[in-house]
Amino acid sequence: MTTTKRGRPRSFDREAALAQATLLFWQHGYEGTSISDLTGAMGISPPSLYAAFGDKRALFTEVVDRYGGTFGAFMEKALDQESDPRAGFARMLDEAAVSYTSPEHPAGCLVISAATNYSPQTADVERTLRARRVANVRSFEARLRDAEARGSLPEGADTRALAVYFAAVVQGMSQQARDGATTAELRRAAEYAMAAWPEPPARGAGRAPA
Amino acid sequence: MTTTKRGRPRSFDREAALAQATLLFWQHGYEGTSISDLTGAMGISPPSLYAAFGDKRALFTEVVDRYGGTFGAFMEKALDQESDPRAGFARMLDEAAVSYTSPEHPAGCLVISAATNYSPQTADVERTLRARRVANVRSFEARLRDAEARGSLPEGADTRALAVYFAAVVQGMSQQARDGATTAELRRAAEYAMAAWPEPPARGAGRAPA
DNA sequence: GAAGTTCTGTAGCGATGGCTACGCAAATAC
DNA sequence: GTATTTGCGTAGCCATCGCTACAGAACTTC
Repeated sequence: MTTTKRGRPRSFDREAALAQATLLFWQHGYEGTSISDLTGAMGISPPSLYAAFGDKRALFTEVVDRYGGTFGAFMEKALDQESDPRAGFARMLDEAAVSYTSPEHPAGCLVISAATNYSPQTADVERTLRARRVANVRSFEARLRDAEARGSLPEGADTRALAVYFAAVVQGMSQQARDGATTAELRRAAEYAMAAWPEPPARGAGRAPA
Repeated sequence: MTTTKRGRPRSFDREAALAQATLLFWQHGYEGTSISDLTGAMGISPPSLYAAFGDKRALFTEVVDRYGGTFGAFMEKALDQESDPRAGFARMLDEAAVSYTSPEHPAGCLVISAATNYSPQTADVERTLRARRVANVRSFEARLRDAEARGSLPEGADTRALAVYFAAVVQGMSQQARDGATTAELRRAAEYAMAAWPEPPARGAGRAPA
């Protein structure tokens, strides 16, 4: 029952249409992409879109899922494949720099930029994306705790603040604040961020000040 | 000719109405805020809004300008008032952490979050905000160059990459990519970001690796 | 008072949003 | 072939969008 189905067969490539929809949502965001835009780019008519994907919301969900398995997969891969956590985070950031500026697709991260504008009636869209970002921060935190347990991080390191920090490097302090990070978390993250300041070699080793 | 004008006087407080509009745009973004939302919150009818502010676009411009002079003023102030550049950046980040999470207004930065979703017909809105962010990065860079000249930064420091880095901490690497940062800039910024990783004290001084 | 000017509220304009009814086209089942 | 199933295209529904015409209300000027 894989290939033989009754009725008129679909006349367009569902995967290709999904790829087109991904590019549009990535570029213009959820609200900025209309059904008319989508049907135009996918080369199909509205009824075909609704028959194949449900509604705009379901199509967007499918796009985000697909994105997580393709363009967005480098993060988890980098963190998983490097044995040293520091190398994992370094690779993740470096690959983000490359991916976010690739000319082959819209700039930045779809999850971050596709729904920072949300009207009251699309608040659930925003909730879905926010949940993903929050889960990502938790994932960072768990890995940092694991690094701490393995001695890659000094004991007593504020892994929560470090997790928020790395998320902030990727998503920005502003985005973090909108997603519910507390003042204290952000302030500690900012403190860590200051460690990147290159101390004049004369003064000595570079540790973050209290 | 300050107080005495002919005709029926305005029956609402223009400043208070502007403050309400600021909160709405801050919370929901440009597209996510409708004229109906605005008139409801401002307590006026559409014709009054248009008579007092022009159109939605002009109202938003006025809101952003007002924001820059009030909520957004802490950045320049922190950088200006601290004599040591490092202290200036540290204070700016710390105050951003506080401001972005203040319960007295929407979270995050209005300039960053109010128009990441932009439809083709509102591309000029996005251009305006992007110009402000790009100018901000340039301001960071100039201050870093100044710091370098005064010996607060080691000579040969990549001030451009550092400027992008600080902007990235505030706005996120994703946002930077969407605003036109190059792959190389983002990769170098990510390298600097790694300096925040706390080295185990046993191993020695913490410098970012090449 | 009358005239002139400016703001206010109702009511609605044209355009576009997401979405779908309906009839036809293209396949399988018998 | 006929019947059944499913996708396609036109054409349009209803809601909301930004915005405004119009008439009356509230002021200053004379």
